[in-house]
Amino acid sequence: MRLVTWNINSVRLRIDLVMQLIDKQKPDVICLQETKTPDEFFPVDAFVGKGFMHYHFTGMKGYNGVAIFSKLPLSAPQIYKRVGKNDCRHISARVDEKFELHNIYIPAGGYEADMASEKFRHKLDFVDELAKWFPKERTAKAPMIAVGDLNIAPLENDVWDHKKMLDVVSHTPIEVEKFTRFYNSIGWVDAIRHFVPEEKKLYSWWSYRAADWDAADKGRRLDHIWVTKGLKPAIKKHQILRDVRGWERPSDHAPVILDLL
DNA sequence: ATGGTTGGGGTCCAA
Repeated sequence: MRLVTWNINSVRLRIDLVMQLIDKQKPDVICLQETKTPDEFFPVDAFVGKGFMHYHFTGMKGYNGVAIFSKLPLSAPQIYKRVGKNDCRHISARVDEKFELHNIYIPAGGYEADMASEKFRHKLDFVDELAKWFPKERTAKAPMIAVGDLNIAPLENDVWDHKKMLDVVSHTPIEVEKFTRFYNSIGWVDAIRHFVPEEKKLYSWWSYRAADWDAADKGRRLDHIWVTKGLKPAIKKHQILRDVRGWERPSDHAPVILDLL
């Protein structure tokens, strides 16, 4: 089974890129973030035309939005309100009655890593809520996979320059601390770092603002795939599709792929 | 130290 997560930064604008990705990578399940469209305008037919007969999404005007498209049956779809807001950042569904799949878009958190910033506090509160919400008892009951744009690069080599990034939102110590608490909440396994040693630089996002993103290579690993421990033996291969960042009118995020048995 | 880009919706906000 092949699972993809991708912050698409407008699914309507980039629907052709999604179709290209499907043709090239042949995923079974696709999770998108930042779809940026109300549900009535979501280009569902394009996905159905590629065999993704099962789907679950929630979107809103202009911002946010998360979607799951699957060739395998989905059940028990859920949409979660987070930190008191219905802002379309977290959904889940059971895939093929085998595991519970969570698609999460953590707030970016604004520019100022300062408790006086409402956006930064919202981000920290969001992560705190996730850490509390995934209770330990869930692990035994159901295998789970959590994917998405978590907007935090936790490790030193998840950013291009650890020291320079320490006060940049996405890599500040307070964010990493809360992120780690969420990660440890039910003993998640980082399915991407499982294949790539911590000593190695690894990114999934490159800013639009660089004159030459590829040459500058000032990336961050913001997009993650986590599995519960029981699924660890099932994970077989990962890919971060850096070349997709270089496609025509790209998203600033690269798709992240996990293959499982 | 600063500004650099993109998308959506609408004349600015979020990333």
